[in-house]
Amino acid sequence: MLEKTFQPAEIEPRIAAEWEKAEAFKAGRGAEGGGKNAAFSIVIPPPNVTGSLHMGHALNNTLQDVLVRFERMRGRDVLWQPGTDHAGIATQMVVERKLAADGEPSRRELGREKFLEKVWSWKAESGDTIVNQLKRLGASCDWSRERFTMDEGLSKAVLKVFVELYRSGLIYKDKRLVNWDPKFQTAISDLEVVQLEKRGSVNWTSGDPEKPFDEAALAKVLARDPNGHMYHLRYPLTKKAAGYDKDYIVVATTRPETMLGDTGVAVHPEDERYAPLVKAGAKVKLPLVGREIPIVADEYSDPTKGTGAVKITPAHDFNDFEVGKRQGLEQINILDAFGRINEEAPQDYRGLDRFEARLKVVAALDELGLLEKIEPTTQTVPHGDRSGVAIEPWLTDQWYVNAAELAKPALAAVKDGKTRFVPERFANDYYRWLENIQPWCISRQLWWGHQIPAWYGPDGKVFVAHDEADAHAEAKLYYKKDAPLTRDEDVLDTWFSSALWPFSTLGWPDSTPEIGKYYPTSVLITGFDIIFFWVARMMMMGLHFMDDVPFHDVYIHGLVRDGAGNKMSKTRGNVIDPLDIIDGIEIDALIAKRTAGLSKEQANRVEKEVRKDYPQGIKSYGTDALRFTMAAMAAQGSDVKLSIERVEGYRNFATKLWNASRFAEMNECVREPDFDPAGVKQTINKWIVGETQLVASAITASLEAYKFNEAAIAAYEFVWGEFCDWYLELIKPLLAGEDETAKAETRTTVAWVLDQILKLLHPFMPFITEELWAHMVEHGVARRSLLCLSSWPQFDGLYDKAAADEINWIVRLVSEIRSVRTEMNVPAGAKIPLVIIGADPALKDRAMRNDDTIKRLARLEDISFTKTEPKGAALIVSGETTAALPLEGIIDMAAERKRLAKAIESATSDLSKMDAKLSNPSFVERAKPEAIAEARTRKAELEADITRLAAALKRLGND
RNA sequence: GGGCACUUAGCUCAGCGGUAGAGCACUACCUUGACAUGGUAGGGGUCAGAGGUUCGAUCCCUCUAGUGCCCA
Repeated sequence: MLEKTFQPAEIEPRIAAEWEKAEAFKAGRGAEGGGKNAAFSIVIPPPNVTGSLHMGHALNNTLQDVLVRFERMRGRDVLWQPGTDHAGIATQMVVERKLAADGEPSRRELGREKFLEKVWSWKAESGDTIVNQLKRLGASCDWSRERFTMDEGLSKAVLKVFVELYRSGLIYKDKRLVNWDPKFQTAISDLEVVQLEKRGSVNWTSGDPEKPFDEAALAKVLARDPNGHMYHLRYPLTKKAAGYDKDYIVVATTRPETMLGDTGVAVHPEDERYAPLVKAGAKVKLPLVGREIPIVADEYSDPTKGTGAVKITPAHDFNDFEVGKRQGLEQINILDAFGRINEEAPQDYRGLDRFEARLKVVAALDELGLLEKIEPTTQTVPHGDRSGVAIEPWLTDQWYVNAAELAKPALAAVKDGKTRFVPERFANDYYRWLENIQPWCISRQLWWGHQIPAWYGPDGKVFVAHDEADAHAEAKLYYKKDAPLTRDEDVLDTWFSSALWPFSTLGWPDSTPEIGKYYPTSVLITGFDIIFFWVARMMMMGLHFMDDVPFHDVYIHGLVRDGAGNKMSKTRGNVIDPLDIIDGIEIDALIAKRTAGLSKEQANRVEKEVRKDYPQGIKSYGTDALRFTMAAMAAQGSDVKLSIERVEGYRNFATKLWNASRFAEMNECVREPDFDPAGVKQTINKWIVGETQLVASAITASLEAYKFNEAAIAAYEFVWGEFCDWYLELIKPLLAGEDETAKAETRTTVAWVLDQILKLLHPFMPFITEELWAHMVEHGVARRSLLCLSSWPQFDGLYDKAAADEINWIVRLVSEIRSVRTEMNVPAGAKIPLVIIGADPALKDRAMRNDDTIKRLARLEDISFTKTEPKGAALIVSGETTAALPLEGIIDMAAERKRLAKAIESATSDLSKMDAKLSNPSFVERAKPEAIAEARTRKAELEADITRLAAALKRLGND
């Protein structure tokens, strides 16, 4: 016998172990039973190997698992391909930090080879954290096929792709400005840069003797945030120009230290203020540096902004770089890899951090009387998304992918409908990005990653090859003799290998049966934040190397936010760990977790909020409740605002299902292998098998359309609102009755419906359903198969209109009686008589057939029939049925009068709406015939109701 | 500045050209032999505002206000 409440913590590990033992999720398992076995495949968005499960993963993987379990049960040949990515920067950072914490030698002290050994051993130790967490979520991936982007096979794919793209000219090396991260000393791609808005507070103008420049004050502000100010600098002309009255030109900049690398000043060609300077070929003498630099006319400078003159630093600004190229200006790099001023700058500044130099340059210019003004400005400053520091545009040699070329087929594939975005609007973001795509910088100055397969000869000649031997062979051909080669130190962007994921995980470049079977994959499920990072790049690589799209559909889901709609963030302290919902967590542990690594003030604030929101900590709700919540709230295109209350509601749903099963078990409801739902005789059983058919097809249709919430809610309403609330209640008299045939049929029907329910809920709540599936045999023959490998419900011909009409009649009548009882303040326990008025033989039959049921559910003493309404009775109008509760002496006449009046009022109001509609000639002429018929029916119903109610009210009034 | 969404019950959200829905919260009653993590009944909404299309608009269109996201 089942326990009274279910304990997720007790069943989940056991069920997970059973699945694993049975190898239930191996590719193709669901297809074994026969059927047409069309393949269904999904590749998991590989989580970072450094990662741990967060709510985004919980949502993302729940949705994938719902589809995968659904299709597996439908008998398709399913592969859910799991794995992790190596996360270059993140992993290197984690391991370096660990070395430091353990007092071990640093990365540089160890050297490349030793360090990489450390990373691999870290990976062996901690790399499967996230994988184990995904298993706890119930993710039914084929774990035997788990891949890692640094695996041998995937590395082979990376090599081949790099070499081939290089040979076809789609990968090349170039000296350009890159986004340089001074913290990690590596280049990063445009996508890894986040723009942060900054605004300073210093407002100062020169020339006021009362307010001299205050270096200490500025230092203080800049120490808080070095950005957010516009500095106006005077650059002295080398000589006066005719028609220009000053001997200097003012430029404005937000990064004054870059002036050390200025090689020009640009003004707009149409700007009359500066026309004389341009005409005279004027130059300025760069302060602090002493270099003479030209004033050039270039459309880049905007006459309406600032002074209309801009300093040009081609080696440190993307726009200036272009201007410099157009105007033939020198590129002078004044920064080193750490963002410090290098030896190109005057002695005084060398070795200073860029922001220290900023202050010093400003102070020195003031000293020279060349600082005109500092004002606050709203500035968007690029930051490294991993490091959090301001990035510097820096001139270096890097490897690039010609993304614009690869983007063409990727764009066409979506435009032609070969790949479809769901919801569709995300295709627009995809188009916009690909249409304006820049070269993709793929080299990273890291050690952890796929080392670039490029070797350099003594003269710097590049040889790109699959391995060192090939490179040597090529070099020999080129130099006509053996030559020493050195390999490129850099590694590839992690996303480069992720872009190959849909085919590299299937064994490419080898040809494997899996590639033929599972590529293209059926659907990719991911968040909108990586459409560019990942989806677009997989499209490019897939189309180029496989000559086909990597997936037919791309389902984009929203973000998981907290209950109030805020983004979950560490500093906000509102992060909910999915495992804490599954396992529960004590308040103190929760606080410790949420305040870890925060400043004192932040920690105090967070602690207060956590104590307010979760005074008792978080209870354990189990995986199924979490998953069901995710699915039920994942409406297409909208974010999931996760509140514990909602999870609790769905945990209660799981308990409800558990107890319904318990009821079935107690009543010895045992499945019959030969049971034919189309053959049931009892009306109530006919009704429930019909409803089962309806809900099964509704859920199927919703899942096919990626409407996870609709599917989940349909299942919920059927199980709770129909099966538990009505069916199980309606059959109780049968189960307790004497009719053994009816009883046996009903028991079998219960078992059958419950089986269907377990199947329909399985994709959403895999653990509890699998547990109950195994358990529901206490009185019968043991199951031979797992629920996850059973067949998905699909029925036809089970819906019986007459049965539905009859049961709906009972439901309405019982509800109406209950409602009147409450309003008449009839004690809940009291049994009262019911009188059905003016029943025709058919109605009388119907009532007699369901006599026990109605009496039980409505707590009636007996049911009788009369032609006219008894005196002192409360009237019930339910469809065409009129009935009365003769409660003389019990009912409150005033209350009954009020109730009737209210009912009449409501019906009259509805009736007048119908009348207005039907008396409108345009409506009758133009509306759809169904709409007209419906309105007429409704009108007739309302009129009948009002007549009966009014008569009842009149009779009461006479008493 | 450009683009895309959103605004429906106290809260969080579904929905839809023809009778406004759910969960939670709220009120009253009920420990009846599946379930108090429950049952029964109930209260609560000019569907952001203004126009337009339509026989009919919460739904389609336009504008306004507010909010969010992406890009520059």
